[in-house]
Amino acid sequence: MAHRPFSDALERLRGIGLRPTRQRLALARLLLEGGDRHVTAETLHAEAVAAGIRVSLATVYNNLHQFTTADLLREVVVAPGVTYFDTNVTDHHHLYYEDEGSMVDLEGDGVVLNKLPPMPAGTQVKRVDVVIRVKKVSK
Amino acid sequence: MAHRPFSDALERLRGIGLRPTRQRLALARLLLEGGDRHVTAETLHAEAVAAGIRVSLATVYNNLHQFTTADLLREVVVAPGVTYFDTNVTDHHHLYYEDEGSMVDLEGDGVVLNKLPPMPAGTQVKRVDVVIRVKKVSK
DNA sequence: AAGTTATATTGGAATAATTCTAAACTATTG
DNA sequence: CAATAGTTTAGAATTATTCCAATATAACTT
Repeated sequence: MAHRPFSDALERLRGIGLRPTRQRLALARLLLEGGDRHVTAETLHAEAVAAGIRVSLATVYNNLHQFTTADLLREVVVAPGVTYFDTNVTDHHHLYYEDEGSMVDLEGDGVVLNKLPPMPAGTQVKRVDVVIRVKKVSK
Repeated sequence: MAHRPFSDALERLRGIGLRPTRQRLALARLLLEGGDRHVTAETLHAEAVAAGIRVSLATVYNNLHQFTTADLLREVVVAPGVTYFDTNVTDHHHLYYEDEGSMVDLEGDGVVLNKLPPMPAGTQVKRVDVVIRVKKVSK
């Protein structure tokens, strides 16, 4: 059977206990349909507005955070004042072009962290973020 | 011969072509003397003021950035609105306690990145940042 | 289906971190 | 010591984000 994106988003919202309101559902669809993406609150808001969805920026922030908490998104802070939300929540890392502010995913198996020091007692690892900062050079 | 911290800071500023003004030299001494530290613009400013150094927050920002450019410091962005400047510029990574906002250095040899994917042509790696996000758990 | 309740959305104000600006100041050079 | 180039400053401006209290809406109960 073909993919039913509308139902998918709806069911995923239900699954995480968030009411599928008009705005939230629309945002979820923008984020979850289509491939892996990196959005900021501003870009997602602009995109929603452009698509005719009436939603406030505050709501976009609210939902991005709720989605992140529910592991539908992953938050990546790359620079002061630059926070991306990544729709790819598999294990992976990032290539960040500082000059342009753009980001590219690096699959987890392309970067291997093969050794971690013992963590202090009572310390639990939540996540390991690897950001490879690169610049374009005139070769 | 013993360590002469005053001259050290002064010479390092000269070495990187920055005038050793009263404020800059005082900030450099706060940062370079004493061991490895993680400061924010606010904490360094507060510390300077507490030490009787009359300096504005704007100057602290200016100098932190200049020192970073000159590789006297390393900038680490760990959360939206949370940027640390690390006086340890050797190769190393970070353990970040999100709950408390505190950070601990992990020496480079405790974390091994043993594989990096080929970079796109014309792409030069500037730095690889590894932040291990942890939380305290009631064991 | 109407009423109730908990959850969401909203615009706008508020906050926080950082940068900018243009004037005043100071270290260095000649 | 004068000229100049770099530095500092207060305060305004900017940017990203959060907060707020009022309104709206989805879900639940009957």
